[in-house]
Amino acid sequence: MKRGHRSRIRRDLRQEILAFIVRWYQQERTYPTVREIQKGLKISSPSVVDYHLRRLEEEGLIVRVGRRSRGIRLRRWPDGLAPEADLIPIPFLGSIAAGEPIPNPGATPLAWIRIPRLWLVDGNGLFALRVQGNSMVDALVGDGDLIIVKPIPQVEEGEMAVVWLADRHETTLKRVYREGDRIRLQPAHPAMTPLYVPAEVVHIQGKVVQVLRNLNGIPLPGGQYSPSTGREDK
Amino acid sequence: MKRGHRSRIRRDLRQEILAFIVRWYQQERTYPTVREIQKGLKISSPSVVDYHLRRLEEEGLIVRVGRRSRGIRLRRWPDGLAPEADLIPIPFLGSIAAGEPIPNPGATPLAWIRIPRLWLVDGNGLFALRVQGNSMVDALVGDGDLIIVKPIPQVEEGEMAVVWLADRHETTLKRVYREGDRIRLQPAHPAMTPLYVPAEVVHIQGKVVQVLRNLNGIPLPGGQYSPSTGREDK
DNA sequence: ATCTTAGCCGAACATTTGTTCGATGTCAAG
DNA sequence: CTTGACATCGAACAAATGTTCGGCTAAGAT
Repeated sequence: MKRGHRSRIRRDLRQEILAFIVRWYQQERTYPTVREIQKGLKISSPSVVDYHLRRLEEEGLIVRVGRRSRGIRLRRWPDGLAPEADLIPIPFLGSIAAGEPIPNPGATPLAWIRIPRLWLVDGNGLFALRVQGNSMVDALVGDGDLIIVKPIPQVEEGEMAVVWLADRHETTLKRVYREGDRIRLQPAHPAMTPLYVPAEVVHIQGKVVQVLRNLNGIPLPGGQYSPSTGREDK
Repeated sequence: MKRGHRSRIRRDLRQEILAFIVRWYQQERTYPTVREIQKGLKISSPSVVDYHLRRLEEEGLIVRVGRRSRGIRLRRWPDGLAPEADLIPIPFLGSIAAGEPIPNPGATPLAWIRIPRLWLVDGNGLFALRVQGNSMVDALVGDGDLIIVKPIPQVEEGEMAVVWLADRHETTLKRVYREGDRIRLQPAHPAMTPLYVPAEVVHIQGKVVQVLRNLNGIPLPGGQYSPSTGREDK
């Protein structure tokens, strides 16, 4: 490029540099160096890139990380492309079906499902369960749905909760109502009757905070590799 | 650490290095240098780190990228933590409600929602819509749900589709049945009657492939920054 | 007791990467 | 026509980063 070319394309080179950084990051999952940008955009000298990076920094579009290698950080990313805080691994503990206990949230998960962080108000301690059965269809939760459960000891009246019944040794998904010293576990299904149990056998394990359904089949949990087993991530 | 310390902790240092790289990447969204690993694990010399990295490479657990800075790549990542191919940006085009057209999928989206790539069989051309109304509750799709739509020109008999009615200038979400030269658009709601329309006014815009519901409120679409508008990512 | 090997270490070197500098050219403003 | 600002450029330098080297120690094998 000719020296000192002053026209509106000068601003385009800065846009090209920003776009290059985004493309590089999407492909390599790391930041480029000044010389990688230079070569990628066919610029003769790294000092040209450095010049424009300093202008971009003055414009508040990037941040430089001292003299560190690959130390260029974008302050703004195009939608859906930012590297930060993207997915939270939630342990998938299995299916919830009447008569079967689910493991404690601290148990070794069967798999992990990765939820975008932006979808979660509070990502701590969540776990995932597959719903078996149709007892909650009137709450728009169906057989095969994946539910994300927030472990809490109590729910609001009428909230949908994962409940452990100590006397029956079973877990169930129901709406919870207190009636005197009994608990009414209410299905959301026209043909099913509620279950009345003494309050002391009811252990709330958590409430449903999210429902995920893939109409083409069961949503794939994340890859199943864990460091202790050494199996490969897919 | 004492020189030549030979015991089972030698293998643990390699595991520590791998774990450090994962932690560093989760936090910084870039790979660490040899000296950053050295300092982070309180090792006296970068050559110790280099020694173990060479062992890890021989074991097939990492790959080195020539003599490049930050050139250590893990071949396996713990579940849910791999940097690659995580989120697909899907354009959020607005709400689907009777009487209101939705924009063409190519239109400028109102926002973007980021879906884990693993959840999508085919990520091409998908778009997201917010459901308004309860006409499809018996298909377990309710008011406020976010649906992911795959643009296709035809659906199977009885599939749930986003349909544009040219004569009424409205979009609707219904199950689609062919009856002679008419189309029956069937709500999934006990109190609603189907709509019969001439086949030629029916334009299938896509079918629902995923339903996402956040019981705490409306799922947040991804950040709203786009390069052309310059607004800040949140 | 001796030898071998793994692991650690500090120092130094090689290469990569970030940055500076002086020179040059172009264009708009005065 | 002159001046100043902007952009480019090659060369060189400074700092960061990857890698090598020789040495030391401890533990296992012989």
